[in-house]
Amino acid sequence: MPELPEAERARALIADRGLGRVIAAVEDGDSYVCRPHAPGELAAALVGRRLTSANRIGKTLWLETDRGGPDLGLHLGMAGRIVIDEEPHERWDRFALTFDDGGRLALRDKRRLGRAVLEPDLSRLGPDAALATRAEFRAGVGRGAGPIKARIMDQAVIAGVGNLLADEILWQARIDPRRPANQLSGPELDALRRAVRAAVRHALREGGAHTGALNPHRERDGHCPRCGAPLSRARIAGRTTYWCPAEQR
DNA sequence: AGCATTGTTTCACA
DNA sequence: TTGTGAAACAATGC
Repeated sequence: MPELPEAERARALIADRGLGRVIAAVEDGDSYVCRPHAPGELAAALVGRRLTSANRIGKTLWLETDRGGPDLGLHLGMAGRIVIDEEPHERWDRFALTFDDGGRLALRDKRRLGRAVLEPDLSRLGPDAALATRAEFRAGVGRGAGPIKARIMDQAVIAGVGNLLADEILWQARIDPRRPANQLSGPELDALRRAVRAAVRHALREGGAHTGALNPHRERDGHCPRCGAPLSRARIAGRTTYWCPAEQR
């Protein structure tokens, strides 16, 4: 599930129900999810601290702590979500903070590809996909000979677009996902930027990256919900990609 | 049984 | 050197 909209939802949840609470204990025993930290390292750094802010760029979250404490970086990976004050889940809670009021914030993640780290490295993230300026977007997205889909999914170029959102955006903008990025015109890049913002807004409102108009048709033998043409399917940028060969040029 | 999967990182290669 | 694509990572669902 997690792309930018899900991450923003998690951030808002933490901002609403996590801030101001004091960490009494930390479940950091999953050394894969907490890598490169050893078990106990996050606990030692965080116990006694109060959560003071919840922030996000793209799909990466980080929480600030009081009195000069470290930032706690969280990433939802392929299947993670944040739950607060819910019954603990034995298998799928890969990391958790217990608060001194008895409550609990957990990273619940079936696939175990989520992350919890101290002082996350944000230096390799581009601007948030929904906030990139027109100049940033043109300069970053319009560069390189690789397919445009790979470009908008590159978190160092713009942060937050994953596979489902990328297909939706390109379909809305009527651009062929295989087009070399540096072959798109300025107006096309501007249209793509508008499609990114619209798709993010829509997904935020509707509850996730899977709520786009194209999504229900992203399957073998799917058809374009606009024109009815059979959708094409191929592996682009390492991910399964669906597009309308009649409309996307 | 085998394959696919909404994410990221690393590595081989051009 | 820079960029690109494939594979690895873990675990689950079809």
